Amino acid sequence: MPAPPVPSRAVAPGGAPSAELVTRLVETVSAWFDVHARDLPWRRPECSAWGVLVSEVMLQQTPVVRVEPVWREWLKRWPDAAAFAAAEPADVLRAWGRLGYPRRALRLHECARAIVERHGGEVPDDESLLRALPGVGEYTAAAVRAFAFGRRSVVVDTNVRRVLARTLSGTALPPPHPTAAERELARSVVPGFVVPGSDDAAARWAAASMELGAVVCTARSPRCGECPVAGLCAWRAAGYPGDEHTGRRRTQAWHGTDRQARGRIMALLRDAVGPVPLEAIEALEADRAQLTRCLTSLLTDGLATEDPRPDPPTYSLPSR
DNA sequence: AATTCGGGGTT
DNA sequence: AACCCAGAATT
Repeated sequence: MPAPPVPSRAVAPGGAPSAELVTRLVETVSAWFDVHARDLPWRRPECSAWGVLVSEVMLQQTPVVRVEPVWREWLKRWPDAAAFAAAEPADVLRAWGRLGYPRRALRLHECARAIVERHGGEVPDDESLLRALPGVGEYTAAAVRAFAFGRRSVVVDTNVRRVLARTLSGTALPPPHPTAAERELARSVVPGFVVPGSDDAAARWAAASMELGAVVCTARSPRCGECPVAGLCAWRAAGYPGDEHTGRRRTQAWHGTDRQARGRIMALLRDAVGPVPLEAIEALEADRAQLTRCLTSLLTDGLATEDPRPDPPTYSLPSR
């Protein structure tokens, strides 16, 4: 029996997709995931909830291939929240290395201490308790619930947003910033909310939809030839229309920015054996005002400490 | 709602 | 050189 024709726009703006379409999407992608899932260490059954949480924080804006080796060393060194909570901040920042956004490393450290203090060292499975932890936002809380505890939750990351935008909304890319409509659409496809399904099915869909977006339904050049749901994809049915939001996206500058300068300073402090004199930082050849500004902000963020006693003063990674 | 916050691989 | 990446916190 031939599949019914797919309308060019399967979901009206603000509307909900049919239960039949949702079921087909979820079941097909989930079945595909069972066969094609990457063997990532934080997906192993023996991986603890703490290991999952660490992976999610590291994966906030950092690609899987760069996270994996750091995650392995991290869990070997600090197997649980209590062990990590006892670490020196300087060691934490060195272990974080070049994953980027080092404030995440400090938040994860605060997070571990909060887990020890509030939850006896065990990662909570409650949404509001997770959200109350430093560095845990809407996405990460949902992801931990799904991946560490197998609980039903609405996991909406950049991959899921793109998969839903294409398959159900028929657009090349989701809006630049997540909208309430997207969250509602994401919720409506999770097994157990609108369409029936178990917690296990919901958690499996969360992992599967993310994986499809990461591996097949990619931002740049999607591999539609390998996509299990190409046959029901509204974007494909519409003839791959271009991105409506193109041009409005902010191109984030890098060269000469404070972010780059901060990164250079942090690299210097990480690699230093002892305290770094101000002169060594000034030798990074950015302009003086910028270095001063960045140094001040790093001190404010707790990413560096200053010893004003020597002249010139010296700077180091923070200690407790 | 808009900004800030790294860094590196891909196109 | 622009784009992208399992986002969160702050303003």
